[in-house]
Amino acid sequence: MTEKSSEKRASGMRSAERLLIVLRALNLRNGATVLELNRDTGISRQAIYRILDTLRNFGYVRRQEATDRFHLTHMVRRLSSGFKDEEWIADIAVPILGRLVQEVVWPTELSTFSDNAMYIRESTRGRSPFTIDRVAVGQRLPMLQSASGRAYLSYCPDPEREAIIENLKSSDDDFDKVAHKPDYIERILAVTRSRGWAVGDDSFRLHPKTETLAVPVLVNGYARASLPLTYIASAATAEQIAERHMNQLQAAAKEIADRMEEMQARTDDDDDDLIPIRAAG
Amino acid sequence: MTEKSSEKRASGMRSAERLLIVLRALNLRNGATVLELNRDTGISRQAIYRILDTLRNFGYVRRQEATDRFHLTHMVRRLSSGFKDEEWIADIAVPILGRLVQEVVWPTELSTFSDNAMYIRESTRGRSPFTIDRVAVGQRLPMLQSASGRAYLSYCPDPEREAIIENLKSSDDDFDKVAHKPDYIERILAVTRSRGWAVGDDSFRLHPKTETLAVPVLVNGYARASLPLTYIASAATAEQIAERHMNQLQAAAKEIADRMEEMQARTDDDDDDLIPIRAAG
DNA sequence: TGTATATTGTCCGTTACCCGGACATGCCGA
DNA sequence: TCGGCATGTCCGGGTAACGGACAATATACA
Repeated sequence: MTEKSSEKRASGMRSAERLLIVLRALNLRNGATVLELNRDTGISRQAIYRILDTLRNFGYVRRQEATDRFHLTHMVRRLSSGFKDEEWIADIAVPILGRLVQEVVWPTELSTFSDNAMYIRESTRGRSPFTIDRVAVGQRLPMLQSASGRAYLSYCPDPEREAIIENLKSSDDDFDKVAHKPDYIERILAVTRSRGWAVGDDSFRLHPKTETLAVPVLVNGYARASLPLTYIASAATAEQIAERHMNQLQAAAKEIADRMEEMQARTDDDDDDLIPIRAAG
Repeated sequence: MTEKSSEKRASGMRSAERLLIVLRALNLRNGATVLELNRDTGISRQAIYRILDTLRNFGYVRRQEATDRFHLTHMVRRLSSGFKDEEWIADIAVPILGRLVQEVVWPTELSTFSDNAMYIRESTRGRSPFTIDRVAVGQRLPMLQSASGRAYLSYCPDPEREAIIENLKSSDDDFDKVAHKPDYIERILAVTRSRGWAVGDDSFRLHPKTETLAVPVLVNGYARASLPLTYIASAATAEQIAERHMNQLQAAAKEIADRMEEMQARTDDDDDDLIPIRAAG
């Protein structure tokens, strides 16, 4: 009995864990008494006192004077304000990309638009055996040459695309100069839309031996991100890659999009997963 | 010397406190390594590992595979999602009401609109020597009879007022029946606006011996809450109360409004107050 | 008035948990 | 090859967190 047999002793700090449990419980029932928290979480009353004291010292919780109930304060926002919406989609994409790389051997990524370019937010390079170069997260990709940018532009809302093109016209980046050629842009959009996926231009390559194709992640019908796949050019043509893996790519994009729509739908009050509300028995 | 002289040894759980510090640091610099967090917070590397493990077990933090950096996940929202916007203003009002009750002996409150009525969110009854009845937080106040409701209606945006009146017409509450009398409403609005503050109607009294007057809290020019003052009717007339304390009431309302505008302005990234980022030396 | 129940709050001895020094490993540039 | 830097893990000692126990207050009911 030195260790619980089936209970894997997950590493973690006991008191800190219980603080998180209480904080979560307070979010589910804002305005609570010590006894209510005790019942909700299974944590002893004395411990609840200690925990609430700690939270109060940090200003995350206050005691409403008139009712003697404990409430969250606006300061709790600071515990999550660093999580930005644009990271949300990458966050959701992680497990889906993880499964995708097992089906499609080639490395895939998730890129989002920001600051007049696409940025790689997540990557499965490193889990793919066919990766030449390494860490690409944070990499900036031009809108009109990269597969990611083309997929995004082809399926984002019209006003957004027009605004982006307009911005690119005053960009210093050489890649963005083609924003002044409406014919060029129109052709890219037409080709991409007719195929349903985009290819990268030869003028932009992160690595000379690789090529990339990308599908958009359509949330509520419009692109919110791109899902690029990079392959070694000598191994196959874009058409061959598409024939073999496009279904899987599209399915992954759809799954990401579904999760996004789902997350947006609920106000985040209810829950279902990981986090325990009651302390372990 | 048994205690740090100026440093008041606030009660609190050490490890839990440090978890909060790390969580806050992660919000200020989303995507961090262990060493960076060590430098940001002054907490030992080994402790950072333990803390991140704990946060990971709860799903609040993930390790980005490609870069090996630690990131917040969308789950962190659950640590603050229980804090609703309408509580924000009450939250901010607490210290201001606290000072107000020291100047104005009469109890004051803060009420916000919700569900076709005003609700008392904060109260200084209990800190005022002149309070007859007790806990009023959570009390529902009718829109057209209470001073709070009248102050709010007189200064909220026109479309909102029209929508509220429309809703009241189909209300079951007897108090709301007067919503069908536009003359009555117009008179209330006119009188309130000309004075700058509202009085409660005799037909609605939480306590028979008291009367109430209220000023609106104008955020960006429109009412977002009301600040009612309740006094014992036999002690003074509304005009006398107003003459003595209206400046203070208005000042408090303005201070609350200023804080609100200020909070809305900044995206909440920067900070200035209570929460330590570095652990105590 | 007295008894019983429910809730809030605090004390304090014991122990399990957190702490950080120390060590091991891997990577990089000189 | 070596030194510098970053990451990751181990483990014994000190202490801070744990929860049983007790006290105080409020309300209900006989």
